[in-house]
Amino acid sequence: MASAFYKLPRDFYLRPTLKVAHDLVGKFLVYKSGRNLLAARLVEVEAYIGENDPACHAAVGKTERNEVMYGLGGFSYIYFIYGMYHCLNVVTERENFPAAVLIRAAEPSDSIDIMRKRYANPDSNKLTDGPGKICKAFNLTRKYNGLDLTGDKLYLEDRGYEVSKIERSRRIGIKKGIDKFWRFYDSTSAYVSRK
DNA sequence: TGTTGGATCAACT
DNA sequence: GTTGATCCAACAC
Repeated sequence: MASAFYKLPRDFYLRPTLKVAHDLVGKFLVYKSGRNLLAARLVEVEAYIGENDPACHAAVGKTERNEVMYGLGGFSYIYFIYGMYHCLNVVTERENFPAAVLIRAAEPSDSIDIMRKRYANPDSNKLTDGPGKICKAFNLTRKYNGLDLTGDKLYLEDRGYEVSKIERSRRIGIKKGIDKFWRFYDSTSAYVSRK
């Protein structure tokens, strides 16, 4: 049989952000570093859409920090927060429309041993159950901001995994825009960041 | 040039 | 439920 794995193409990201967010649940985040390949299956994401979404970083207009969100869909937007953590987003939609999907939680799949080594407690099974932890496990920093996700370094992949149930809720950890139900998660997964 | 607070997490009480 | 760790972008001056 032909491989069931295929890298998500540019067109996937150019669609409406809520559709992209929904469809990302169950896809695999893949990062290649040397001869290592790290991967995890996404179980939780959130959409941040346009300058009219008060929780979106683009609500303040275009800045040096958020400019990659104004670019074409299918690029990474990685920012640093709380003095300790990085968060990975996938830019969506057309150029000059700032929108992205925050990758909030995943289930480790490939090279779990490498992810473990990055933690003080390598016996933990909670390696990628939060946005800051995914970047820690994958060693993603602002160095990888603006990376083309249709390239070979960092990308999203469809491995034919079918999510049995995708649920929707309010977004987490924000003070503005809490009226919007723009969080999507696999309710059967033990790795979602919060219930 | 200085101040402030955040799309977090772990370790407390 | 609360707090400390600790950087940097945004904004006020």
